[in-house]
Amino acid sequence: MAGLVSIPKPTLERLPVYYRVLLQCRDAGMQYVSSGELGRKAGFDHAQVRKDLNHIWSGGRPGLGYEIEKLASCLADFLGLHNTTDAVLVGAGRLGTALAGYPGFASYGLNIVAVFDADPGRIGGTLNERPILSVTKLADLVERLGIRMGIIAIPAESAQTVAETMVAAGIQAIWNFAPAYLQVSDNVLVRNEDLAAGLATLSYYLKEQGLPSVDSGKLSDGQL
Amino acid sequence: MAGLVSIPKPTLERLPVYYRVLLQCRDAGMQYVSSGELGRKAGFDHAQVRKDLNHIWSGGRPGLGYEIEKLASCLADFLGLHNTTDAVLVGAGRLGTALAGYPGFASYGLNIVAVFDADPGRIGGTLNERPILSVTKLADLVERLGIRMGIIAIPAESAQTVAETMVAAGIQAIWNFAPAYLQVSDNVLVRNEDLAAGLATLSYYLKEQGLPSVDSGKLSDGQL
DNA sequence: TAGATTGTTAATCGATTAACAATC
DNA sequence: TAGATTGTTAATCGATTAACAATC
Repeated sequence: MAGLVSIPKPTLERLPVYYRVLLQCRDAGMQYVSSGELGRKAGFDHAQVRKDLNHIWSGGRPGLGYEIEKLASCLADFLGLHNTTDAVLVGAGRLGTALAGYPGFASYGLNIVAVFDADPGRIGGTLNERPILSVTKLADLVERLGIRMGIIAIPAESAQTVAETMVAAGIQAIWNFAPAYLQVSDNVLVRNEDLAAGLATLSYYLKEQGLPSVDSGKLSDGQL
Repeated sequence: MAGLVSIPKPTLERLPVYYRVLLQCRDAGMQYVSSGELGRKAGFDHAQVRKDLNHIWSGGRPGLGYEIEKLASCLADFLGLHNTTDAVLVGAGRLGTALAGYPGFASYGLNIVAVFDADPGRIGGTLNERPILSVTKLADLVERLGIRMGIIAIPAESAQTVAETMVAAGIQAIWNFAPAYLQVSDNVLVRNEDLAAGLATLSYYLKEQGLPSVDSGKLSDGQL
């Protein structure tokens, strides 16, 4: 049961984009920006921009636009960019390494506290200055530190097991990079970052482009 | 102008998930699967599953379900998993390394032909058996091989420039992992893989969870 | 046949786009 | 004041969910 002051998911996902553009504008010395310009730079419709922004702030000035400094700070507040969220990362492979080293996370309020792995060869080492611990220690650390977010960057086979460990230890939100559907109790939010989905979109488009413009009729629904 | 035999984007993004589940079912020795079971394992509604699948195949048998082998092969065909798509990857940093090494891509029909970077220290080396070339050679290679897909895994600052180079060389679809909005002519498809968007969703949920159940009234729209 | 499950139509829901009076 | 741009309501669009006759 989410709070009633709820924001549409698509809007929520656009907010970080607005925020980035605002920082750019500010760095370029601008003071105000209109929904039109913001939209052009972010890739969204101007009406959409106004609607989105109104969910979190109604301080735009007709004829002038939005005061960049104020709007940016408001967005930062809303997105929780000021107070950091602690998280644990499971998986010290290539993807885990990339995530642990991603400089953007710090500025987006995410703090990876520790990295876990099942491979004894990796345990004891460090990944970007974070200790690599045995996954058997996950529950204990999560409980002691009261960590609420977990990041899964391991092969699909072990993802469900790790997710269960996380949930049992009190994790409430899981960022899942494994190509697997995680079955968890429904008070836990899972966000799947599915590369195959992205790839499908692009491949389909390329396939369509390659076709000699199919603009009449549909495929008969016989065998395909 | 996309072809008329078009598939809703949300559906398109769910197809790879169905495919994965089907392979699992097949490996478990199953012959048929119903929309209900498929949905449970993929995380979608059973009606949704049927609707999605009917876009690409109407071979389900009432009372029985879908023949796994046939449906999987049909999906593989549709998603272009049989013939590979060649792509160039720009960025040999941590993220580029992770992408170049991601074993899933091969099975999803993506073939990264070469990796490009601007750092002279990296050029000449290899990344997962692919040569790392100077980004100045990008246009030439793309043109010669007729490559249509480009992957951007570099910091935001240089993303727009690289995108323009790609488009000028004939790239038609860009998979963008840089946190930047790319302005390209609209016959080129850009897919942004925006980690900040994912993070925003999760953080917002956690923030809400932490709140002492706000179930009456809204925030006054005074100062926030 | 009886039970299960499909393909598809209709109903619902939610998000985007358009429009415009209010206002800087 | 005139021009620009907001916040918000109404219209449109598209996707999800529900329902059910057809059929294995």
